[in-house]
Amino acid sequence: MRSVEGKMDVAGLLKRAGLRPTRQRMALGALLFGSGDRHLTAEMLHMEAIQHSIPVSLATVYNTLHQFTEAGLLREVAIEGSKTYFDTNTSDHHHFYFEHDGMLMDIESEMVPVMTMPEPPEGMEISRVDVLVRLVAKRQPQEG
Amino acid sequence: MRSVEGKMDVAGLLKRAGLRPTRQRMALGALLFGSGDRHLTAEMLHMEAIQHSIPVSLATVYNTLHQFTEAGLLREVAIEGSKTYFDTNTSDHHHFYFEHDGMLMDIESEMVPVMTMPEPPEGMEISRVDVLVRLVAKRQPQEG
DNA sequence: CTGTGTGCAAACTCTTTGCATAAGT
DNA sequence: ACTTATGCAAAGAGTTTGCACACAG
Repeated sequence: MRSVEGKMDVAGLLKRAGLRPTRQRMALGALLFGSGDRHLTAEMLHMEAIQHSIPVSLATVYNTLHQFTEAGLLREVAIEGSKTYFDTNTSDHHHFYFEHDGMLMDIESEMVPVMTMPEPPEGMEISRVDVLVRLVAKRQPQEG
Repeated sequence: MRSVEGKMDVAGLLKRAGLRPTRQRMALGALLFGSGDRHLTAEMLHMEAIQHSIPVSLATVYNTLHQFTEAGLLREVAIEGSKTYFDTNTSDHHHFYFEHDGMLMDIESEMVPVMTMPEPPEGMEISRVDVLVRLVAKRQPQEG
Protein backbone atom coordinates (compact mmCIF):
# COMPACT_ATOMS: atom_id res chain seq x y z
CA MET A 1 0.00 0.00 0.00
CA ARG A 2 1.63 3.18 -1.06
CA SER A 3 -1.35 5.27 -2.04
CA VAL A 4 -1.18 7.63 0.90
CA GLU A 5 -2.92 10.86 0.02
CA GLY A 6 -0.84 13.37 1.91
CA LYS A 7 2.81 12.99 2.84
CA MET A 8 4.87 10.19 1.50
CA ASP A 9 8.58 9.55 1.51
CA VAL A 10 9.40 10.44 -2.07
CA ALA A 11 12.95 11.31 -1.07
CA GLY A 12 13.44 7.86 0.41
CA LEU A 13 11.85 6.27 -2.63
CA LEU A 14 14.30 8.07 -4.88
CA LYS A 15 17.31 7.36 -2.74
CA ARG A 16 16.47 3.69 -2.54
CA ALA A 17 16.26 3.72 -6.33
CA GLY A 18 19.68 5.33 -6.55
CA LEU A 19 18.33 8.63 -7.82
CA ARG A 20 19.25 11.98 -6.38
CA PRO A 21 16.23 13.64 -4.83
CA THR A 22 16.30 16.82 -6.86
CA ARG A 23 13.52 19.40 -6.84
CA GLN A 24 12.04 18.22 -10.10
CA ARG A 25 12.21 14.53 -9.27
CA MET A 26 10.69 15.16 -5.85
CA ALA A 27 7.88 17.18 -7.34
CA LEU A 28 7.17 14.76 -10.17
CA GLY A 29 7.44 11.85 -7.77
CA ALA A 30 4.91 13.46 -5.47
CA LEU A 31 2.49 13.94 -8.36
CA LEU A 32 3.00 10.41 -9.59
CA PHE A 33 3.00 8.49 -6.35
CA GLY A 34 0.97 10.78 -4.10
CA SER A 35 -2.52 9.72 -5.06
CA GLY A 36 -3.09 6.11 -5.91
CA ASP A 37 -2.38 4.37 -9.16
CA ARG A 38 -2.10 6.61 -12.16
CA HIS A 39 -1.67 6.31 -15.91
CA LEU A 40 0.00 9.27 -17.52
CA THR A 41 1.79 10.35 -20.64
CA ALA A 42 4.81 12.63 -20.48
CA GLU A 43 2.74 15.49 -21.76
CA MET A 44 -0.01 14.96 -19.19
CA LEU A 45 2.49 14.94 -16.35
CA HIS A 46 4.19 18.02 -17.71
CA MET A 47 0.93 19.95 -17.86
CA GLU A 48 0.04 18.83 -14.36
CA ALA A 49 3.40 19.99 -13.07
CA ILE A 50 2.97 23.39 -14.71
CA GLN A 51 -0.49 23.74 -13.15
CA HIS A 52 1.05 23.00 -9.76
CA SER A 53 3.60 25.75 -10.41
CA ILE A 54 6.42 23.27 -10.65
CA PRO A 55 8.93 24.64 -13.12
CA VAL A 56 10.04 21.67 -15.17
CA SER A 57 10.70 21.19 -18.85
CA LEU A 58 9.11 18.54 -21.00
CA ALA A 59 12.53 17.08 -21.72
CA THR A 60 13.13 16.63 -18.01
CA VAL A 61 9.73 14.99 -17.63
CA TYR A 62 10.70 12.48 -20.31
CA ASN A 63 14.08 11.90 -18.71
CA THR A 64 12.54 11.50 -15.28
CA LEU A 65 9.86 9.09 -16.46
CA HIS A 66 12.48 6.90 -18.08
CA GLN A 67 14.75 7.05 -15.05
CA PHE A 68 11.84 6.08 -12.82
CA THR A 69 10.95 3.26 -15.18
CA GLU A 70 14.49 1.91 -15.20
CA ALA A 71 14.52 2.14 -11.43
CA GLY A 72 11.37 0.02 -11.31
CA LEU A 73 9.14 2.77 -9.97
CA LEU A 74 7.05 2.97 -13.12
CA ARG A 75 5.96 0.66 -15.86
CA GLU A 76 5.49 1.53 -19.49
CA VAL A 77 2.19 0.50 -21.02
CA ALA A 78 1.98 -0.54 -24.65
CA ILE A 79 -0.90 0.94 -26.56
CA GLU A 80 -0.96 1.35 -30.26
CA GLY A 81 -0.65 4.88 -31.44
CA SER A 82 2.07 7.28 -30.71
CA LYS A 83 1.60 8.07 -27.04
CA THR A 84 3.48 6.22 -24.34
CA TYR A 85 1.71 5.73 -21.03
CA PHE A 86 3.43 5.24 -17.71
CA ASP A 87 1.73 3.34 -14.93
CA THR A 88 2.56 3.94 -11.27
CA ASN A 89 1.35 0.44 -10.47
CA THR A 90 4.35 -1.78 -11.15
CA SER A 91 2.77 -4.98 -9.88
CA ASP A 92 1.71 -7.78 -12.18
CA HIS A 93 -1.60 -6.63 -13.55
CA HIS A 94 -3.45 -5.79 -16.73
CA HIS A 95 -5.45 -2.96 -18.22
CA PHE A 96 -8.76 -1.81 -19.51
CA TYR A 97 -8.44 0.69 -22.32
CA PHE A 98 -11.38 2.96 -23.06
CA GLU A 99 -11.14 3.47 -26.78
CA HIS A 100 -13.42 6.49 -26.92
CA ASP A 101 -11.29 8.67 -24.69
CA GLY A 102 -7.96 6.87 -24.46
CA MET A 103 -8.30 6.37 -20.71
CA LEU A 104 -6.55 3.50 -18.99
CA MET A 105 -7.65 1.54 -15.90
CA ASP A 106 -6.01 -1.24 -13.94
CA ILE A 107 -7.68 -4.62 -13.97
CA GLU A 108 -7.88 -5.88 -10.43
CA SER A 109 -6.68 -9.42 -10.13
CA GLU A 110 -10.04 -10.53 -8.73
CA MET A 111 -11.57 -9.64 -12.07
CA VAL A 112 -9.39 -12.14 -13.89
CA PRO A 113 -10.54 -15.55 -12.65
CA VAL A 114 -8.10 -17.65 -14.62
CA MET A 115 -5.21 -16.65 -16.79
CA THR A 116 -2.82 -19.36 -17.83
CA MET A 117 0.24 -18.49 -19.74
CA PRO A 118 1.30 -20.04 -23.01
CA GLU A 119 4.55 -21.98 -23.17
CA PRO A 120 7.38 -19.85 -24.52
CA PRO A 121 9.33 -21.19 -27.51
CA GLU A 122 12.58 -23.12 -26.94
CA GLY A 123 15.36 -21.11 -25.35
CA MET A 124 13.10 -18.19 -24.55
CA GLU A 125 11.58 -17.10 -21.33
CA ILE A 126 8.70 -14.78 -20.61
CA SER A 127 9.81 -11.41 -19.36
CA ARG A 128 6.31 -10.01 -19.02
CA VAL A 129 2.78 -10.46 -20.26
CA ASP A 130 0.78 -7.42 -21.26
CA VAL A 131 -2.95 -7.78 -21.48
CA LEU A 132 -4.96 -4.90 -22.83
CA VAL A 133 -8.73 -5.23 -22.80
CA ARG A 134 -10.20 -2.72 -25.22
CA LEU A 135 -13.58 -1.34 -24.24
CA VAL A 136 -16.28 0.50 -26.11
CA ALA A 137 -19.54 1.88 -24.76
CA LYS A 138 -22.29 -0.72 -24.80
CA ARG A 139 -24.93 0.21 -27.33
CA GLN A 140 -28.33 0.94 -25.86
CA PRO A 141 -31.02 -1.49 -27.08
CA GLN A 142 -32.60 1.13 -29.30
CA GLU A 143 -32.81 -0.58 -32.63
CA GLY A 144 -31.25 -3.35 -34.62
CA MET B 1 -6.93 -21.25 -45.28
CA ARG B 2 -5.53 -18.45 -47.29
CA SER B 3 -1.82 -19.05 -47.02
CA VAL B 4 -1.41 -20.39 -50.51
CA GLU B 5 2.16 -19.97 -51.63
CA GLY B 6 1.69 -19.28 -55.30
CA LYS B 7 -1.36 -17.72 -56.89
CA MET B 8 -4.10 -16.24 -54.82
CA ASP B 9 -7.03 -14.08 -55.68
CA VAL B 10 -5.80 -10.73 -54.42
CA ALA B 11 -8.01 -8.95 -56.92
CA GLY B 12 -11.08 -10.71 -55.56
CA LEU B 13 -9.97 -10.02 -52.02
CA LEU B 14 -9.71 -6.31 -52.78
CA LYS B 15 -12.97 -6.16 -54.69
CA ARG B 16 -14.83 -7.92 -51.91
CA ALA B 17 -13.35 -5.33 -49.53
CA GLY B 18 -14.59 -2.54 -51.76
CA LEU B 19 -11.11 -1.51 -52.82
CA ARG B 20 -10.06 -0.96 -56.39
CA PRO B 21 -7.48 -3.51 -57.44
CA THR B 22 -4.77 -1.08 -58.47
CA ARG B 23 -1.21 -2.10 -59.30
CA GLN B 24 0.14 -1.07 -55.93
CA ARG B 25 -2.63 -2.64 -53.90
CA MET B 26 -2.35 -5.86 -55.89
CA ALA B 27 1.39 -5.97 -55.40
CA LEU B 28 1.30 -5.12 -51.70
CA GLY B 29 -1.58 -7.52 -51.21
CA ALA B 30 0.40 -10.29 -52.86
CA LEU B 31 3.36 -9.62 -50.57
CA LEU B 32 1.16 -9.47 -47.51
CA PHE B 33 -1.19 -12.36 -48.12
CA GLY B 34 0.89 -14.56 -50.38
CA SER B 35 2.98 -16.40 -47.83
CA GLY B 36 1.36 -17.24 -44.56
CA ASP B 37 0.86 -14.97 -41.59
CA ARG B 38 3.13 -11.98 -41.46
CA HIS B 39 3.91 -9.13 -39.11
CA LEU B 40 5.22 -6.03 -40.82
CA THR B 41 5.74 -2.35 -40.31
CA ALA B 42 5.07 0.11 -43.11
CA GLU B 43 8.77 0.58 -43.61
CA MET B 44 9.44 -3.16 -43.81
CA LEU B 45 6.74 -3.62 -46.42
CA HIS B 46 8.01 -0.64 -48.36
CA MET B 47 11.54 -2.02 -48.48
CA GLU B 48 10.24 -5.40 -49.50
CA ALA B 49 8.23 -3.86 -52.32
CA ILE B 50 11.28 -1.96 -53.57
CA GLN B 51 13.33 -5.17 -53.52
CA HIS B 52 10.64 -6.82 -55.62
CA SER B 53 10.87 -3.93 -58.09
CA ILE B 54 7.41 -2.72 -57.17
CA PRO B 55 7.44 1.04 -57.54
CA VAL B 56 5.46 2.34 -54.58
CA SER B 57 5.95 5.24 -52.22
CA LEU B 58 6.09 4.98 -48.46
CA ALA B 59 3.04 7.21 -48.20
CA THR B 60 1.08 4.80 -50.38
CA VAL B 61 2.24 1.89 -48.24
CA TYR B 62 0.87 3.66 -45.17
CA ASN B 63 -2.37 4.49 -46.93
CA THR B 64 -2.75 0.95 -48.19
CA LEU B 65 -2.05 -0.62 -44.83
CA HIS B 66 -4.71 1.53 -43.22
CA GLN B 67 -7.20 0.85 -45.97
CA PHE B 68 -6.59 -2.88 -45.62
CA THR B 69 -6.98 -2.59 -41.88
CA GLU B 70 -10.28 -0.74 -42.16
CA ALA B 71 -11.42 -3.34 -44.64
CA GLY B 72 -10.67 -6.05 -42.08
CA LEU B 73 -7.83 -7.61 -44.05
CA LEU B 74 -5.19 -6.61 -41.52
CA ARG B 75 -4.97 -6.03 -37.82
CA GLU B 76 -2.85 -3.47 -36.07
CA VAL B 77 -0.70 -4.77 -33.24
CA ALA B 78 0.03 -2.62 -30.22
CA ILE B 79 3.61 -2.61 -29.09
CA GLU B 80 5.18 0.12 -27.12
CA GLY B 81 7.58 2.26 -29.02
CA SER B 82 6.95 4.16 -32.14
CA LYS B 83 6.57 1.43 -34.71
CA THR B 84 3.18 0.11 -35.71
CA TYR B 85 2.97 -3.52 -36.77
CA PHE B 86 0.33 -4.93 -39.06
CA ASP B 87 -0.67 -8.57 -38.80
CA THR B 88 -2.09 -10.49 -41.74
CA ASN B 89 -3.77 -12.87 -39.31
CA THR B 90 -7.02 -11.16 -38.37
CA SER B 91 -8.39 -14.00 -36.30
CA ASP B 92 -8.66 -13.87 -32.53
CA HIS B 93 -5.15 -14.64 -31.35
CA HIS B 94 -2.25 -13.27 -29.38
CA HIS B 95 1.44 -12.60 -29.79
CA PHE B 96 4.92 -13.41 -28.68
CA TYR B 97 7.24 -10.45 -28.88
CA PHE B 98 10.98 -11.08 -29.03
CA GLU B 99 12.41 -8.11 -27.22
CA HIS B 100 15.96 -8.51 -28.49
CA ASP B 101 15.07 -8.13 -32.16
CA GLY B 102 11.55 -6.75 -32.17
CA MET B 103 10.18 -9.82 -33.95
CA LEU B 104 6.56 -10.82 -33.54
CA MET B 105 5.02 -14.30 -33.64
CA ASP B 106 1.45 -15.52 -33.40
CA ILE B 107 0.49 -17.57 -30.40
CA GLU B 108 -1.41 -20.60 -31.58
CA SER B 109 -4.58 -21.11 -29.63
CA GLU B 110 -3.42 -24.58 -28.51
CA MET B 111 -0.66 -22.87 -26.59
CA VAL B 112 -3.14 -20.97 -24.44
CA PRO B 113 -4.91 -23.62 -22.40
CA VAL B 114 -7.26 -21.34 -20.52
CA MET B 115 -7.91 -17.67 -20.93
CA THR B 116 -10.92 -16.25 -19.19
CA MET B 117 -11.84 -12.67 -19.68
CA PRO B 118 -12.39 -10.13 -16.95
CA GLU B 119 -15.81 -8.57 -16.57
CA PRO B 120 -15.97 -5.18 -18.25
CA PRO B 121 -17.13 -2.22 -16.15
CA GLU B 122 -20.81 -1.16 -16.23
CA GLY B 123 -22.02 0.05 -19.58
CA MET B 124 -18.90 -1.06 -21.37
CA GLU B 125 -18.26 -4.01 -23.58
CA ILE B 126 -15.06 -5.62 -24.71
CA SER B 127 -14.15 -4.80 -28.27
CA ARG B 128 -10.94 -6.80 -28.30
CA VAL B 129 -8.33 -8.27 -26.02
CA ASP B 130 -4.68 -7.88 -26.91
CA VAL B 131 -2.23 -10.17 -25.22
CA LEU B 132 1.46 -9.60 -25.77
CA VAL B 133 3.87 -12.08 -24.24
CA ARG B 134 7.31 -10.51 -24.06
CA LEU B 135 10.20 -12.89 -24.47
CA VAL B 136 13.88 -12.68 -23.72
CA ALA B 137 16.58 -15.26 -24.41
CA LYS B 138 16.87 -17.73 -21.57
CA ARG B 139 20.18 -17.23 -19.83
CA GLN B 140 22.55 -20.15 -20.12
CA PRO B 141 23.51 -21.61 -16.73
CA GLN B 142 27.01 -20.16 -16.91
CA GLU B 143 27.37 -18.26 -13.70
CA GLY B 144 25.32 -16.50 -11.03
C1' DC C 1 34.07 22.36 -5.10
C1' DT C 2 32.71 18.22 -8.14
C1' DG C 3 29.59 15.82 -10.47
C1' DT C 4 25.04 15.01 -11.77
C1' DG C 5 20.59 17.06 -13.31
C1' DT C 6 18.09 20.49 -15.90
C1' DG C 7 16.45 23.63 -19.65
C1' DC C 8 16.37 24.85 -24.13
C1' DA C 9 16.17 24.21 -28.80
C1' DA C 10 17.41 21.57 -32.46
C1' DA C 11 17.39 17.01 -34.33
C1' DC C 12 15.13 12.70 -35.21
C1' DT C 13 11.72 9.06 -36.23
C1' DC C 14 7.50 7.68 -37.61
C1' DT C 15 3.31 9.03 -39.71
C1' DT C 16 -0.06 11.99 -42.12
C1' DT C 17 -1.53 15.43 -45.52
C1' DG C 18 -2.18 18.44 -49.86
C1' DC C 19 -2.06 18.78 -54.41
C1' DA C 20 -0.86 17.79 -59.16
C1' DT C 21 -0.46 13.69 -62.05
C1' DA C 22 -1.50 8.93 -63.34
C1' DA C 23 -4.30 4.95 -63.46
C1' DG C 24 -8.72 2.34 -63.22
C1' DT C 25 -13.62 1.50 -64.79
C1' DA D 1 -14.39 10.92 -69.48
C1' DC D 2 -14.81 10.75 -64.69
C1' DT D 3 -13.33 9.19 -60.36
C1' DT D 4 -10.19 7.46 -57.30
C1' DA D 5 -5.29 6.35 -56.23
C1' DT D 6 -0.51 7.60 -56.20
C1' DG D 7 3.91 10.21 -55.54
C1' DC D 8 6.31 13.69 -53.67
C1' DA D 9 7.70 16.62 -50.35
C1' DA D 10 6.42 19.20 -46.63
C1' DA D 11 4.12 19.28 -42.25
C1' DG D 12 3.04 17.20 -37.85
C1' DA D 13 3.30 14.64 -33.45
C1' DG D 14 5.96 12.60 -30.02
C1' DT D 15 10.39 11.80 -28.33
C1' DT D 16 15.46 12.21 -27.81
C1' DT D 17 19.91 14.60 -27.64
C1' DG D 18 23.87 18.08 -26.86
C1' DC D 19 25.60 21.51 -24.39
C1' DA D 20 25.96 25.33 -21.06
C1' DC D 21 24.29 26.52 -16.55
C1' DA D 22 22.38 25.32 -11.94
C1' DC D 23 21.91 22.63 -8.05
C1' DA D 24 22.85 18.67 -4.64
C1' DG D 25 26.16 16.44 -1.75
